Amino acid sequence: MSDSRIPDKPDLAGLEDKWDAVWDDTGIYHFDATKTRDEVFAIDTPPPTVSGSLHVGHVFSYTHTDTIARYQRMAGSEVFYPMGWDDNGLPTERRVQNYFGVRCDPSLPFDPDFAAPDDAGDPKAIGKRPTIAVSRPNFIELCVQLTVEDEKAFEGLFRRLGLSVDWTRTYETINDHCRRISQLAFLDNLNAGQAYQIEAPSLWDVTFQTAVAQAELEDKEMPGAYHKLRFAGVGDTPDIWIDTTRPELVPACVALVAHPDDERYQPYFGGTVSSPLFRVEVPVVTHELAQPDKGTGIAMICTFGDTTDVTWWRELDLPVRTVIQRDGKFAAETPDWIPEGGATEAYQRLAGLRSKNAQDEIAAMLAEAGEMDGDPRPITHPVKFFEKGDKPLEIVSSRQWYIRNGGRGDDLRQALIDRGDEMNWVPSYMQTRYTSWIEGLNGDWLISRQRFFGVPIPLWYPLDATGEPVWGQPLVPSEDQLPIDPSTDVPGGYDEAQRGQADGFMGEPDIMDTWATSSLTPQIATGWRTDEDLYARTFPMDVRPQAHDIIRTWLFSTVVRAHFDADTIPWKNCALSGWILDPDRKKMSKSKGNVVVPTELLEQYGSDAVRYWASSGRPGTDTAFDEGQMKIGRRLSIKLLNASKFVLGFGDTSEGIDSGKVTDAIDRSMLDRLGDLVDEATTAFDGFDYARSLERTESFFWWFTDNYMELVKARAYGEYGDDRAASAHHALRMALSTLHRLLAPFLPFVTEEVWSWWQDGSIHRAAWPTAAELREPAAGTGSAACDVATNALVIVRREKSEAKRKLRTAVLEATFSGPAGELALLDQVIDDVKAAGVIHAVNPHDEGTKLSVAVELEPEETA
RNA sequence: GGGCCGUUAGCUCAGUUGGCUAGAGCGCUGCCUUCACACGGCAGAGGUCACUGGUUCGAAUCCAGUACGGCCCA
Repeated sequence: MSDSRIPDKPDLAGLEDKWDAVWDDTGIYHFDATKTRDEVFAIDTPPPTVSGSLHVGHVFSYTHTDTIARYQRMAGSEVFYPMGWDDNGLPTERRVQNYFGVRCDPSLPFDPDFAAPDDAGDPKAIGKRPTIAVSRPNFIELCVQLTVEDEKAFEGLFRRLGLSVDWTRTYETINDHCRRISQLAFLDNLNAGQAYQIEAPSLWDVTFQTAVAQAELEDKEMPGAYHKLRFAGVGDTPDIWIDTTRPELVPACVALVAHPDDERYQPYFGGTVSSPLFRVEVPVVTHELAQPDKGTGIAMICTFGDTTDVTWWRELDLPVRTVIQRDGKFAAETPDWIPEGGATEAYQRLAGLRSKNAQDEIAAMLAEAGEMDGDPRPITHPVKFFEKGDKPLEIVSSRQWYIRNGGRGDDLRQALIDRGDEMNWVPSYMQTRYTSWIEGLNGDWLISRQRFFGVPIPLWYPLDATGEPVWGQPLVPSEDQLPIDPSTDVPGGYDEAQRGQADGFMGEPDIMDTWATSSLTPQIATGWRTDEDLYARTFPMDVRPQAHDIIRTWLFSTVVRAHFDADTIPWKNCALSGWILDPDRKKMSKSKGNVVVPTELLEQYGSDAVRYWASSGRPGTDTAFDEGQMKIGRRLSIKLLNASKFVLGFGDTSEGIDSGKVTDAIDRSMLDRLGDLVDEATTAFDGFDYARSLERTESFFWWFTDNYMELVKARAYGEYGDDRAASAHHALRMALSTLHRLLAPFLPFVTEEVWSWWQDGSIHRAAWPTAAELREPAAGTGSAACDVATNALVIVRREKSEAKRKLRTAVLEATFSGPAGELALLDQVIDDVKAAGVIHAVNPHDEGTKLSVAVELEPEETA
């Protein structure tokens, strides 16, 4: 009988819309907040940056997570799977500025009547008018307004991709809740002494006018040149020639340094030399970090040319002589350590210049003065950049807030390294990157950013009688005030009129680094300090998926926060996904302009097919973008439709599955083999190896359709009687039910479709199959019988193919040869082999070492 | 310079603790419109497992080194 639920011509078209709507209506992915921690599987989903468009890399890694979520859900866990949007940070700041034609001015008061400009989104109109300055709270309102639209588009795409996210649980990193959590965590850190401020040299981006953290550094190979300069000896000390790539920093020189073991400079140590042009006397000192093989082996220490200078300055207790300002230019006034006269004139030729121009200028001066030996020698060398910046970083001394992260303390460093051992790393070798990163830290985590848009550092400072801030006594808001913006909110005991006045107060002008909020996604999502009940059911979370390039930033900083907040790890498992590489094996990224837009792919191949491709990328492995794989995924989906239709067309499907009716050896054998597959797929999923699970399942599935189904077809049609037909029917249904469920995490749409043809409820809430339920009817048969039947069918097909005859060609007589054991098994399955091979008669066997067949084919028709 | 990962068919990749003749898909070649599926199916050709040594009865697999590629960090 045919079932009305099965279409005559099954099709993939429209499945995404159809099932997304059903899932939304039935709420099958909603979290049941009554489940206890041990019943819950909690996923800390990476919030994508919404100020751009999604690219195929998102599809790739989010699919990996989703396959795990779906497996866990079927395996009995209550899956907690929220989604966040990261709209806090520089990319959004710039986007909002451009879109609305505004700029954020934190000194302005909040304007409750402010409305977005009418010409928003019209670059021409905006270009014709001046930029509108708005307060920070108003700026944040604009951000929320703009990103709401982006977030809708993102959610639409993720739904179409079939992510089984609980869409009632989303958050935006700039919303009130996230700002509150971020500020609360900071104040906790402050109370516990884990956050502190100091005036210290820090890496500074002159373009963005902000400090940046070690984790945001990028080395770039840049052209430079060694300049060989003379430092004149003072007293008994002879002249010294040094090589430097930054001669413009001679006025900032505080010492010369060489390695203590360097024989050449032994006579100079402890002596004094005088800098060229500026005649500032500096000591000659020793330090292990000086490299004897670099240049002349002796270097000048400046405040500050690079991070090594900072180390030397700190460890050797040297003075600060800063010449480069925050805007990247040389200070206009001649510094007081430079003596009157010619030295002052020399400095004035540099005043107001940027590094590059100052370098050309000073090179000319040095050459004129005969203080430089020869011409500059061009080299290329690594220079530190802010990862988003395009000018080399300078190092300036400024007041900044830090959070301890082990970079300056061995106990904390070790504690955080040890946290790595408490987590399961997938793949395991990624833990090395985590450990190495912590071992290489050379300072705490600088979280202040001199930007406008972000989560404000929630502090004010009292101003003394002269109007100077008392940095050491910050005014702290109470927990119930949060979130606050110190540029518009007022500390307790003060009123707004006292802002900026002597004996009044000022707001902390800086905001926090994006990572200072992103590092709290587990706390944000699980209700830390806001919903203690939810928190207890979901934290620490089970898994955090992410790409391997942000181990040093996101993964690490999240571990730091959980270590402080909860004295625990944030999640039990860290799953690292690889990158998408374009066909030239380059990383796909927006800046390289080689991204592929996923919406078109989802249209063209269908969501399941794109997910199939994504799921083939093993954890941690970079994967080539390959539309060929999507075609295969599409073929697999179509095959599943057709195979399901075929199987469900036998007998009365409504009678369900009765494993007791499975009696034929080949049927039992197939179920035994399927039991092995279930074990493999389950083990792989438990180890987060979704790719392996898919590969094994797919491989079985093609064997099942190409061989098993072909073998039992005739019997299923009833050619060998009702009982043997029933054996085939029930075995086919058991297998189909199992395969549907094994494929459901990868192909959620098509499996839901075929499941709906014969089962009640969503497949995505169905129980994950077990090997035991298959082995019970298999009754220990083993997989040998179906292997022999398959082999026999294959060799018969080969005979026909090599004879260039169609497969339906009848075999008048077949004589099998092979080992006795295999021939005995063949006897048990010979009816199916005969039917599938269209074999009329089988002769008595010959013994042989390997299964083979001799056939007599029916004569070719001469029509 | 240090560390991690990789190198298997033209391409993309599997290959568990060493074990018959090294696998899959795509592509290629040939055959077949078969009553689930031409958005198919069947079959075939194609590899010195980067290289050099070592351990072993036996190495794609373990060890050492080399080369190339990628990534992380100095």
